[in-house]
Amino acid sequence: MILSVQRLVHRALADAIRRQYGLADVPHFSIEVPPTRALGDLAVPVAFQLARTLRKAPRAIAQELAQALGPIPGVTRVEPAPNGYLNLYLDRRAYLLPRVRQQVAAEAAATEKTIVEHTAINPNKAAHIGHLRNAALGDTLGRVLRFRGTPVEIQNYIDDLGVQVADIIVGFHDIEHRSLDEVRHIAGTTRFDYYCWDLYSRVTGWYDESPNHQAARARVLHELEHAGAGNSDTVALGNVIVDRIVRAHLATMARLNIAYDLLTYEGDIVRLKFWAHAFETLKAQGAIYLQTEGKLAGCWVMKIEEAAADAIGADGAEPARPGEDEAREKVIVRSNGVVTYIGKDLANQFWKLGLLGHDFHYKRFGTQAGGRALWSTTSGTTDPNAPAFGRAAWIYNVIDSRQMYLQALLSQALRALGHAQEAERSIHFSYEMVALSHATARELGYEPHEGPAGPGDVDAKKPFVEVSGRKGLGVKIDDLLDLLTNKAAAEVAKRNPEFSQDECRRVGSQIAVAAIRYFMLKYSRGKLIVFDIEEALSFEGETGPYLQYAAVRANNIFHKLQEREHLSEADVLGGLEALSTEELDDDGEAHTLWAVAFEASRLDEVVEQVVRSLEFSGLAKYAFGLAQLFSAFYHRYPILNEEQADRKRWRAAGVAYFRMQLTRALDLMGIEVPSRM
RNA sequence: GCGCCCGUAGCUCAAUUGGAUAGAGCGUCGGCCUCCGGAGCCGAAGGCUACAGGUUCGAGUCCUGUCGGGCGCACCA
Repeated sequence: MILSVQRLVHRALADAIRRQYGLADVPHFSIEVPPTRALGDLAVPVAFQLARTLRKAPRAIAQELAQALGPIPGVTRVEPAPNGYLNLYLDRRAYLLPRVRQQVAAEAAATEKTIVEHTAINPNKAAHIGHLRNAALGDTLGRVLRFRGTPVEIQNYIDDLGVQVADIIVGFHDIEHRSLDEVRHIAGTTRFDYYCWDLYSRVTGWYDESPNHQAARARVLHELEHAGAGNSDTVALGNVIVDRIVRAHLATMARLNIAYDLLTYEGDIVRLKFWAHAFETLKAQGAIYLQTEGKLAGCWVMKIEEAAADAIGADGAEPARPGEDEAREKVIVRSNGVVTYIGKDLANQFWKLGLLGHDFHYKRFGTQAGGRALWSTTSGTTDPNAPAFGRAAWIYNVIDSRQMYLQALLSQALRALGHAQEAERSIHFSYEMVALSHATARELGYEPHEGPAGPGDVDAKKPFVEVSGRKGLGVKIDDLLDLLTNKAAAEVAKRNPEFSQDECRRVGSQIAVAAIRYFMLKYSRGKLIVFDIEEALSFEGETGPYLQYAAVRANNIFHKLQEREHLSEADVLGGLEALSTEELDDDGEAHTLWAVAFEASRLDEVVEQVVRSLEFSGLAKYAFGLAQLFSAFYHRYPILNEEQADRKRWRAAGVAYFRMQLTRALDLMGIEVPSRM
């Protein structure tokens, strides 16, 4: 934990600048990490920034500042570099002692309540790798925010009234002609989410057979929306399907160490009249209006402002060109009275921000790993023991970039109602989609189509194949996890013959989760992932299992220390004061104990950076780099077999610290460290 | 047509709010287990950061334009 030291240095330096140059306003400057330890532990490029206003060479400024800077506790040396950097060297012993013992107080926490909504899979089929990226990003976002002290509420939106659910109902009802009881039976005796996966792709084909078939969807959709207190078969069927699929999704996510606080059902938004309230407000403010002519006659619509482009982040948008094009409008309520998804989501966002003036009813849905409670909205009676949900100061909606347009509309609506700050704090956590490599699509039985591609065909000319739930084209998360787990378990069995089959499977599944979650996090958000099975199945190089392996090795050192010398981690950490610190002096070499321990201490800084940029690849790369550093150290310097006792103890302490910090970093990514692997 | 994203080693990607010599993994080639676990370590080769201008002490990063690829712009979500 390096932030406290950075802050100290920043303050001391700002004071020095004020004193030395009589500047009232010290420009913003950052504290960086020099490229090598030989150049120091902290670096400040502030001399470059001052050069212009002071009309002096950066080098001269750095030298003056080094002189002007009084002693800083914990800093042994300040070195003005020839190029103008100011490099600082830490008192290594003083830095490490409290850190390896976790005695450094956490920085002041950010306490404003934050909601992270992620996963939100249509409850009509099995979850696939596209959903996986969403959940992996969302879950990590929640963990990272919590790490720095932010109160976080994780919500999973369940669109139980949407077109996709309607489609699967149509599948059971109009294609398979199933009764409610038959569907219940299927749900109880099959892998239901897989069953629906196949059925869903058949529905798409069925719609294409006859224009009349489309009418079935509209009928079901309307019935779901206006169910009220009535209990039509359609509604009952929908309830059964949604409930079973939601539970399947939760089970899949639980395998990945992903849990939630609240399931928000779209149905409850309708039944509790959330939409009606939002509708009144929107109407009253003129944000939406009834279109009376043109092809949208009879719909309640929202005007799409040119300024929506601003919401997306583009500046310099041209002013609206009068007369060039009719104003574009987004349908909020269809002409048949059914509210679109965006209308209901609007009400949901209002609620999340505490702007709606109404609350859901809640019921306990179940218990997740570690005893964490899962709650669900309901329109029935509410549980008085339910925690306070909603009313957040910040909202993150984890949704892929294809929905940017809709998210911009939500933001526009908030501003139209005078909630500019809420719009600002309602953040679309956007990321690119996951597609399939041609090789993987082929493995799934989809041949690329030469020449002009028809609907449902895989285009050979495109560099990737788009995942499509509609076509049933995609890799299911559970299949992928099974594949990875089997492979890992076999490897574990080979390396640990004394393990039981259960142990192999348990560790194998931990490794599988590491592989897949790391894979999803190592790319930056803006990068489209072309998913290739072969690549995802790798356990070598920059992969989750490599990171686990490094941590397991560190574990083993302490197992052996205990076994051979009856020395515990606490023993090692407890006796450090008395030791000589030769081991910590290394002239800035690359793979030493100091290099590893210092890097390990940077976790809090990395987390801050990650939260600022919402870029988790930074966390993944940091953890990987740390593991690499340790691996090199491990090969170079013996620990158990080191003869010089003081060096040995310090090395062991460094290993303990490394293990602790890497384990925390992995935890932020939802990855566990097995005791052996 | 308009908006957004992407273009960095053979391939897949990093590169801290603009900062020190553009770094990893995979692949290729060559080394390393009598010694804490080889899911590992060490080394080599591999780059006009798509292109052209501009801003800056400093540009892979910011601005303008061009080219290439992707995604959006539904009474789907």
